[in-house]
Amino acid sequence: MDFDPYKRFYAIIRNIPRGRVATYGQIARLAGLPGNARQVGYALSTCNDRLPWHRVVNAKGEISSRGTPDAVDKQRVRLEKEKVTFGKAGRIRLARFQWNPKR
DNA sequence: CGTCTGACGATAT
DNA sequence: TATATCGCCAGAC
Repeated sequence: MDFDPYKRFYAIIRNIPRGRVATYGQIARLAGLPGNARQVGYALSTCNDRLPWHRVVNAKGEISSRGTPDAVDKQRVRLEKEKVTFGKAGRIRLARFQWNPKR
């Protein structure tokens, strides 16, 4: 089994602290797979109710839609509950809320 | 093996 | 900041 990239993604996502968000590209990079940002989102869509998927957003600090706007709204509410504020355009200020894995 | 699709990213304008 | 275009990789057909 070696290294299952997907599993690696999940582990990283689980490490995202409360009140912080991470981008798909960032996760892919941390997993050692730069450029696989799409795969990260793909892995999440597979079915992972156990991970804080709501803390994963795209590089613009926006919640990526997956054809179910309802879930997007839910994610937003959940993030706001963790003190993550959204801008007027519905975007998060990554400069302030992006998770810094280094610590 | 070629083609299309997708919870993305970076760059150019 | 918004839109357009290209690049990226894996999976489905």
